[in-house]
Amino acid sequence: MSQSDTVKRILDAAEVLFAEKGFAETSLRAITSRAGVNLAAVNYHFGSKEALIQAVFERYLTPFCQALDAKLEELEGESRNGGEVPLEKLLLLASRLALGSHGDEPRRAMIFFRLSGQAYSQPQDHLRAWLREHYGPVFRRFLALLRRAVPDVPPMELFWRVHFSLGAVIFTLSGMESLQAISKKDFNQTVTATHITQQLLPFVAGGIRGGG
Amino acid sequence: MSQSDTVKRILDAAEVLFAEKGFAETSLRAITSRAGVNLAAVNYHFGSKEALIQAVFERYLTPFCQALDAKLEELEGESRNGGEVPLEKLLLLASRLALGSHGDEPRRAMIFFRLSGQAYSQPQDHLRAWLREHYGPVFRRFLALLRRAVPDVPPMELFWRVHFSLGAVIFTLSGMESLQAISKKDFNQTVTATHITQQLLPFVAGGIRGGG
DNA sequence: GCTAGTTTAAAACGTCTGTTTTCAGGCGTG
DNA sequence: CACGCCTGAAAACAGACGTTTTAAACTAGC
Repeated sequence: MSQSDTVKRILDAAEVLFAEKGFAETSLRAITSRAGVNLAAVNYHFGSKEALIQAVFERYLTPFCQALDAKLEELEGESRNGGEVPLEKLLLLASRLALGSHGDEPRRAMIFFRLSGQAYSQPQDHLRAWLREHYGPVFRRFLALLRRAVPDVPPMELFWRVHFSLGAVIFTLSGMESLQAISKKDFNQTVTATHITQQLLPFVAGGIRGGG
Repeated sequence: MSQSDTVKRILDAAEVLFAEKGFAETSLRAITSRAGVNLAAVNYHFGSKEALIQAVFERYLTPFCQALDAKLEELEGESRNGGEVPLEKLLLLASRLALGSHGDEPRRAMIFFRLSGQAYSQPQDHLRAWLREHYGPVFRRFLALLRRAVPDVPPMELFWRVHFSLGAVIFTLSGMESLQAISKKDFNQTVTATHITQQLLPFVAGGIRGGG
């Protein structure tokens, strides 16, 4: 029982509340109250609030990155004895994994995108540095495949365009509730995460190829 | 003297500190201390911390939106008796105004982009609703011109792609310091705001046109 | 049954927060 | 001069916060 019930309930509650209100605005008391556990349990199991935040990210990101890493290895094998991996295939892979690597529950993916948005706009370096250190290799691996998919885009421009794409994804999906309201009002159309992802793919593909 | 010296100094300090550390993490004491004014001055002049945040946005956004509005009216006049406004021209206009509508000081623009990032990831509705209410018309005006620049993109897809672009811009520019460090390490190239904007334009143009 | 690890309950700690108040002076306008 | 507005200094307020502590239960494994 490496993962006791209390730990899991704390992580679940923290995940939702951090996404809803942000890190600083979410108190440990709110978390433990929602989780139905004792206030002291957080510091008992995690040591500090900061460590809890990292644990929330780790629980989500590790399975996703492992899945992505495995798929990328597959693709590298395919592309070694054959043609390059097309851009659309790479993007589709990432999006499918991001939305579906946790038991087909896009709502959790949505929560996590909000979390990522908060993490990135958070100017404290701890978290960002930690993320880069732990998940940088997978990112670079993905970038390498991408580079071969669009060889006419100079490496540095590609670097920036990938970050632009990340911005588009995280920003949009983390502000989705408000955008949903507008979309419903202006176009009378409800919007789901998978729907947005479908809209995102041509945008990102077009952006990475560049439209001068 | 509608704008006393104290008010200006508070706004200046708040702008920088909010961008650096976020809203919740910046105390009124830090602001007044940096501004060299009394703690009570904030509540005296603005009424509350929330009102101060809005004031910071207002001071920056109002001149920018006025300038944008004027330029858009120009363009509407041109396009009425003539062809459409090309997409690149619209994007270039917006970017130039965003960077230069405050006396050619891109550093302030950068600060403000960080601010916008914080505002958008902030889930409290007040600020977002307030921004939408005050600056929605200009945004819709810009969108209308955009629609005519890319008539083959369905309105709803265009709506989303504009938000994707916003995300790319705000996300990238609000996390620029960290990205600068990576870029310098990997490509040995220093990066300025104008430089990023140049990189952004083809990405956004390609994304909005869509690259299926 | 003893022991070690969990969990709860409750209270307290010190600190920081936004906000308010009080008192004092400064400044220009009528 | 007197009045109103701005500013400064200082203190206090009540509340929330992260964290720690103490004590008493529970729950397994040896």
